[in-house]
Amino acid sequence: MSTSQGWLTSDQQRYWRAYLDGAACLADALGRQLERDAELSLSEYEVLVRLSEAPDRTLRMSTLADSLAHSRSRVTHAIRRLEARGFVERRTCAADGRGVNAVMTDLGLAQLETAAPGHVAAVRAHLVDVLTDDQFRALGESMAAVREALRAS
Amino acid sequence: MSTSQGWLTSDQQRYWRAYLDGAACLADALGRQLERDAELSLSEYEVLVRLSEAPDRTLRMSTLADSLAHSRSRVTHAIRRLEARGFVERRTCAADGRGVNAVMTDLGLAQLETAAPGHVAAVRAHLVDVLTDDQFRALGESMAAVREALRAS
DNA sequence: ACCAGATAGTTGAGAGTTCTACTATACTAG
DNA sequence: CTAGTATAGTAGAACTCTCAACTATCTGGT
Repeated sequence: MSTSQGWLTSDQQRYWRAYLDGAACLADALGRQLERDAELSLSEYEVLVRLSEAPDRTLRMSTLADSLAHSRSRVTHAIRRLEARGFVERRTCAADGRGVNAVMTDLGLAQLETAAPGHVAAVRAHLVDVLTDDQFRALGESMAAVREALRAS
Repeated sequence: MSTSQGWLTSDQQRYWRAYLDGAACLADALGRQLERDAELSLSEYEVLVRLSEAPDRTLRMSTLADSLAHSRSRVTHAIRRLEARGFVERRTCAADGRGVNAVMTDLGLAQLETAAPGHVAAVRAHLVDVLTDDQFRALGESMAAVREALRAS
């Protein structure tokens, strides 16, 4: 668990910077690929993925926000842009007058299906295939632990 | 190395999403902490760190950009903002008339020294102490591999 | 010496994110 | 039933980053 206070050891510092740099470069590379090949940002892509997996391709704004760990405001703006491009529609929620459902259109699904193969290939090329299976599993498990710790706090 | 084309297995998908979520939450938590306690963004903090480690606390704009894996434009804007707050000065480079040196001021160093303990504590709390030493080392090594692969491409 | 191309950095417009304030609807206690 | 509070979502301003265009300087070949 390392000494639990004070500075970082020089190894820890190296690992931390490698993480920062690697994560930044990876997000950058994946974002550019998506933008270039499908005119979607990584976060728009994630929104479309969640909607595509939901029953009736429909999710409440707040569910979407929670599941992406994004602010409500961010989701409002993102959905507004996706709606302007015809990929999503908004419907007021029958059960709760305050609620709004985001519904993915056929056009949105088609866009996602266009984008997905290239994106998956990029995730493979830049991440999955760069690591051994064990390394990738460990990475996933570590980041899951980080996420859970942050959720709890 | 996993099957080298096609979709991701369901485990791989879980790991990939854990990575995306965890990385987003972590960046968010660290950014908020810095913003709240020292009125610095994570990327401003990184700029100040690099300058603090450089001889004469001085770096060429392009060196700074390369070492942070940021665009030149981004560094120009960031330095302009830091200069407005008195943390950095710009000096035209004697050896190369095109070049500009960014120099960290005493005020900038003081600001970094104010910010550092809280930031390091947050990195510990949210990342280092959440993982075992082995996990953290593996994370660093994996992300270093990702970075090298991206640098090469 | 000179011109072409490469390199360094800046600028401004556009896009995305955050923060705060705001509206509207739902729930709950009395 | 109604007042107070919590929840859902939106709107706009401020800020950061990207992208493309631009200026200025340097370098190498002739």
